[in-house]
Amino acid sequence: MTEIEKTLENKSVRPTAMRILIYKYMAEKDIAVALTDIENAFAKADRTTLYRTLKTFEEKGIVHQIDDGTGISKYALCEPGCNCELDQDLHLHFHCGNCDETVCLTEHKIPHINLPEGYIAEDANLVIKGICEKCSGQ
Amino acid sequence: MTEIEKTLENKSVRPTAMRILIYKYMAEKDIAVALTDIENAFAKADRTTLYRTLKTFEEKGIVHQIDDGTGISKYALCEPGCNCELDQDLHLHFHCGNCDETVCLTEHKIPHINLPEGYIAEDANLVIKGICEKCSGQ
DNA sequence: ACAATAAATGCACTTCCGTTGCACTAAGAA
DNA sequence: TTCTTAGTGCAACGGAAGTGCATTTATTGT
Repeated sequence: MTEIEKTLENKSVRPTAMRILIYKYMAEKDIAVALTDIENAFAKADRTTLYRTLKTFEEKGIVHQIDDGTGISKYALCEPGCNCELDQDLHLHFHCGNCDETVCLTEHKIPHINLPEGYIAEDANLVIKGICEKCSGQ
Repeated sequence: MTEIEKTLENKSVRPTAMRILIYKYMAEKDIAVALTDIENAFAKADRTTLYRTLKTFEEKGIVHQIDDGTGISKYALCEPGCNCELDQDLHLHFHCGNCDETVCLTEHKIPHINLPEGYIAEDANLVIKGICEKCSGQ
């Protein structure tokens, strides 16, 4: 039994062939992936399957969904200590306007914001847009 | 000539009847509005016209577009000193999960974030999700 | 091993929002 | 008035998310 299979089982997700492949695909990339990306990578599989796999992964805390402002939902694997389902790991995301890639900056947490009277914060999303490391180095 | 007409002309937007109505509608609301909201408010007008009006307003710095994470673009009038087109007025937005309304918190600016080496920030978007003033008071 | 049951996958279709092309109309300039 | 430009309306497209249902694959109990 591989590491990936163990990881999936730990999160009570049955490690089917498709799921292992998708997990592997995401693990190899260091950037957030969209459903379309996975679709292109696995042309043989049906979009619904990939869609529902991501949803399952999300529910079980294997990946977290990222809204980077492009209008396209992206997903990234949760880090070992990622508590995104508890809204306790509010790391920020960086979207590069050049290569259109989105990365998690897991080391950078969203600073605490003082809200006006009456407002109750439950979640936060911070996306920085600009030029990423790879593109600025060109 | 009304205040609104003056405002529009100052931003070099011809104050047509439709545009004045839309501006008035947005001014009366203290929350960000979606195209659909305007559509419902002006059932007689065509969606394209409303859409293009918002786009014109946005280009000319009359409104700014807001991505509140719902997947639906919203728009709010720019405040007198709002320099959103210059990315110098990075105020944050609050989205209420109860009433689904989004407000600009113009007094609250996005704090400066130190990015890793190589990353160049050009813009930022911070959305706090939770319960708004109106809904928490219930 | 077998049937019974549940989960996963694939196909077709729908909905929603944003967007564009083109024709028509109204408004400002010569 | 005529010319020109800007604004409006109609129709249609396209991408992405999401749903219902049939089929296949895997797991459980006997």
